[in-house]
Amino acid sequence: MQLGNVTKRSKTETKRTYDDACGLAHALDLVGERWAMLILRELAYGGRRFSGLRKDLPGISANVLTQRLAELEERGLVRKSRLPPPASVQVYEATDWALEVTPLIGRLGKWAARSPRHDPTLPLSHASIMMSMQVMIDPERAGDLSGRFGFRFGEVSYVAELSDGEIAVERGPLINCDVRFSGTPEEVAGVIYGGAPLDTLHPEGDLELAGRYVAIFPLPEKAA
Amino acid sequence: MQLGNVTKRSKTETKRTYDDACGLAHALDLVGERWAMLILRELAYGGRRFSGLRKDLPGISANVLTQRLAELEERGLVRKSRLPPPASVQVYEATDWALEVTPLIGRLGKWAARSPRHDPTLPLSHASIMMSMQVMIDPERAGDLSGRFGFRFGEVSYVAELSDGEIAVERGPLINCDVRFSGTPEEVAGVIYGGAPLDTLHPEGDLELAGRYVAIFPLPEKAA
DNA sequence: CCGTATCCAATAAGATACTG
DNA sequence: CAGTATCTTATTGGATACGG
Repeated sequence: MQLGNVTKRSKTETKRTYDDACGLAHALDLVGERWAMLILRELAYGGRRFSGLRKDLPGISANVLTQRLAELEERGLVRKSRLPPPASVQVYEATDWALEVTPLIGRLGKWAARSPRHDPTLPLSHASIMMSMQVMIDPERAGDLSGRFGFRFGEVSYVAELSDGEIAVERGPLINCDVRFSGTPEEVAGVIYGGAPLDTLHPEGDLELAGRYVAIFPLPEKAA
Repeated sequence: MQLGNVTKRSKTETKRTYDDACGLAHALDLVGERWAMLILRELAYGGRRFSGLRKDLPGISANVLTQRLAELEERGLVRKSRLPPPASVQVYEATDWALEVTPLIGRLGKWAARSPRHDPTLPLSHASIMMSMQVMIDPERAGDLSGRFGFRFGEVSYVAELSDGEIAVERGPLINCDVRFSGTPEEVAGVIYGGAPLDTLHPEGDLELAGRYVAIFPLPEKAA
């Protein structure tokens, strides 16, 4: 039997690799397996628990999530860590190196959103919609608009800090925000991309600023 | 049986899709399957024949290549086309939309080349090394260096046009080149990344320019 | 030579039940 | 909650045979 590009790694684990020095091939060896990039997307703004990942990755099964996390950890992209007491729960977090690839996966997403087949009515995770804002913002429309915009999705909240036509995102409490929105990720998408009324997101704070913020995200024109 | 995210597309073909509105998930539905991005890499600089693709994708089998090309065509990323006579052969080429994703693919490769596991001694295709130059160039080192640099890999040749710290690549005859190199893709990598002697590539033309060109590609520093 | 189609073996992914 | 274990299904790869 010829092994070809099947590399034996241990008695029980084998792995298909591309025998190719091209960096892209290696990228796919690292994060090209099913679910891997979506896991990194979910880890882009901080550590997450197993169950949270499972909830926000529609359709992943526990064994596959376990396996992906173990592989990503072995490859130096994910690290297990324990939150300080009183939480003391274990979370998975992306390493610095893995965080460098998240802007690229965001741009992959922007590219694909132009597909005629893209269905924006499917469910959306909170990490997805935050990353979407970072990548879809039109710096021209944003102009010199700036501020701190809070988003509350149930238990989880994020702050998007806008300045110079760019958005920095962090997960965490809504402190010092000029505007606070709340709703589901899908509702946020409906307002910023679908023209749904601003009230959907129950804005609090500077409502005029809120209205200007939600208008800086153009819908991508479909490709072919 | 529950179908979950397995979508029936026809009697014989089923397809796993991510039920996720995130653009990234859709990107992976489009080009996330094994070999798909590598095929787009090979098509980045012009149409290729089936056998050429097969040769430059080490380990792909004919049936998988056939299937990927058919899927990519159906999704609007690849088109079959016939070269004008007297060649009259059929080639597969990337659509304009697909060509927009190739720079992202290149940057994914650049990111992954920083992996400690990356093995640069594996085989390399001519498209890979050309894309690698586009993405690995250091604009600082390049300064205001400019020129047309030809690369001959056996039957196939490319021109890399350098100006303003950027490289435009096209496949085709070596006309109007300031320098012409020839060798294998691996030899080119050895010279520009591994510090192998310039002579390896049998440079012709402006040899001083040749020496300056091969010095503008820094080796990526390893992450972790 | 340029692909396609078919068959088979090996992996990877998914569903579900179950344990600490 | 955080995973394992087990079983089933789907995809991939390799060989080979076939049609233009």
